[in-house]
Amino acid sequence: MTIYDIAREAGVAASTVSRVINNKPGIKLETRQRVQELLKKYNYIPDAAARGLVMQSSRLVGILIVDIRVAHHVDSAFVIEQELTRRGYCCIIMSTGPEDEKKAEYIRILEQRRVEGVILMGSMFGTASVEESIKKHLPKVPIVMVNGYLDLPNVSGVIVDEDAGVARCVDLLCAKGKPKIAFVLDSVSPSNIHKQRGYCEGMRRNGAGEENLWLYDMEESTVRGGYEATLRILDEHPDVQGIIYSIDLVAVGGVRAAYDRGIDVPGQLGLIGIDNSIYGEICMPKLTTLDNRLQALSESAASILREGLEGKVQNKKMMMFSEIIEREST
Amino acid sequence: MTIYDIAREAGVAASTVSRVINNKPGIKLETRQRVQELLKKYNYIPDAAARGLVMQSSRLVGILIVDIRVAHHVDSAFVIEQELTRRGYCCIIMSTGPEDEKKAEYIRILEQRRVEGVILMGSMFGTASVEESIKKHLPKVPIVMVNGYLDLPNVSGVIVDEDAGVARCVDLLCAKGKPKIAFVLDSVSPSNIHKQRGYCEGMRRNGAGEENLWLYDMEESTVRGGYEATLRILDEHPDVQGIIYSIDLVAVGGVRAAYDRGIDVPGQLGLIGIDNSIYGEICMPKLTTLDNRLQALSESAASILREGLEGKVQNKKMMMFSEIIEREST
DNA sequence: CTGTTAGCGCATTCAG
DNA sequence: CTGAATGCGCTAACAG
Repeated sequence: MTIYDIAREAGVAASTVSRVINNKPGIKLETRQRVQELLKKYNYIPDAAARGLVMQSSRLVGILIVDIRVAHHVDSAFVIEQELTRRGYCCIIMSTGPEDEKKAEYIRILEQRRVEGVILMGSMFGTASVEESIKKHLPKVPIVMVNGYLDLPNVSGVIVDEDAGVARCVDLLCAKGKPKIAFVLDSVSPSNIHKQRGYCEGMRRNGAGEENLWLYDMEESTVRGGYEATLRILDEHPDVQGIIYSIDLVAVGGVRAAYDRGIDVPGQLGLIGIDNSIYGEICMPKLTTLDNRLQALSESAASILREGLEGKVQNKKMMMFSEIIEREST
Repeated sequence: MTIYDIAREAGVAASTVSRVINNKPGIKLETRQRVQELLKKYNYIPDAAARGLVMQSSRLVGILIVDIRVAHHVDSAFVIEQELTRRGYCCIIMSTGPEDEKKAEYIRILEQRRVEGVILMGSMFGTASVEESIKKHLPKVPIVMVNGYLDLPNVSGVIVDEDAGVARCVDLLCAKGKPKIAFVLDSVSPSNIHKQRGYCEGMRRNGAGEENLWLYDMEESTVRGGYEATLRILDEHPDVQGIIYSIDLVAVGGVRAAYDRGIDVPGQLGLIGIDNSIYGEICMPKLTTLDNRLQALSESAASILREGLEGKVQNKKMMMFSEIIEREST
């Protein structure tokens, strides 16, 4: 069913049908109604691709996420998707995986679809190869990075002061008389590097030397990974008094490890996660966590992208401030 | 940059450029190379919409989810998205929300985009108004419902025997000498109705009368909701020996409630969730859960949709069998 | 081997 | 107020 089919049956020209569909003025009420009846009769819906071709606008936006299953990323995506759908855009949401070439390839796919805007979710997109791919494939469309930044004229970024936040977590533990603190990294990403830097900075300003910086990483970013990393810490540093984890999910494994070893949390050991995710509320004791404001971050991202779609200038940089949510594990 | 721009600079016709792009045979090696160089020079990528228009194929599929943030749904979406992206399709993933009219509207949006296939995630899409909207807007494209079914010629469904599974959960608790069992419903959906039916069936075959069927529901499908429902059960039936929850997330609230009341799990009270989700592994004690095979379900759905996209007959119905994962809470 | 022509479904001139 | 003609970017049938 095309406008020509409708036009023929209505005994008018296609352009008239088009005018009716788009509520353009200057149509006799009678013909307008006749056409509208036929549109309804055949459940006619215009083809977005054909319309996009002539209008030079796809009304498509891309949302790239390393892994859509990661709770805090999909939470952000939800906020943005809702906002954009409300404004008549369709969201192409894709899981790119961690490999750099893949991310670049997905940017190419988005160019092929002629998206009008892009969201890059998470700091993992802040790599040289992504930057290259953007310059090559999407040098003009507005792009907003959630918790990341690339210095390109069409790219904006909303970030959070995770480093300062983690440093304050160190302060918190020290204030509770627990200055022997380890830090667990679930994976290597720009955001996690910042967190680690914050840990080091916080430790130093609380009088720790290099030998007191206990850094741990892990094979896989899972509960089990956090469990095993925590056991390693307990083995190697039986006098540890606090552990900060780069994400809640992994911290939850730490809570379990402490329990299995018969260590009292928070009495003997203070535990802190990051993300303020549901996981922290589920585990027992409930997890103290650094809220990195992902909700607010995504709202800002959506709003910046909206402005970009409307043609406003881009290349904005916005910072939010993290906040410690103290619960039962400290 | 269009094929005409490339053609002009290469001194050939647009159709020649098109042939080169699509690796069609019958082009002199020399011209092919000359064109390819220009394509690379300008980072030319063909416009998917224009190509789709003439090929009569959008290579777009829609994935509708009530709420993309729900862990077990997004896990399924991930599996399907990966499979389809690998085959060159782009996935439009949308959160519809629970309202029926919204769901119908999103189906209309998918028609507008001329999607070639649709995934409907979760039993919540099994409503009359969705059926109506499919008949009206997408009567021809292959549609696969994950954990649901509609009797339409172009709709397939993969479902799981949740009722039988829940009945077996009742058996399990009874076998452990805990025949006084309550059932907690997190929300009203066809899938949850099945679960409840399974509970009733299981109770009856273990000798329970109508007065022994303790059914509870809740305001909101959250940890807190499960917490409060469980407290209500403990107040109204202090002799309760087991509780089955319609989803893990809510069961986790129950674990917490039992803990706060000083009730030993599983000693005094056996707790069972449904979904085999990450939540069950996080909480303490780890949750016994009914694995409703969502992973396998989504793989089947992806494979059925793939066949549909290749033009194979649809209207399949497939059933998977749930399985109890016994952990620490029973 | 390559160019010309037509048409996918639509919106937008410009005439009338 | 309406119709005919044109073009968006691309592929395909047909000629040469």
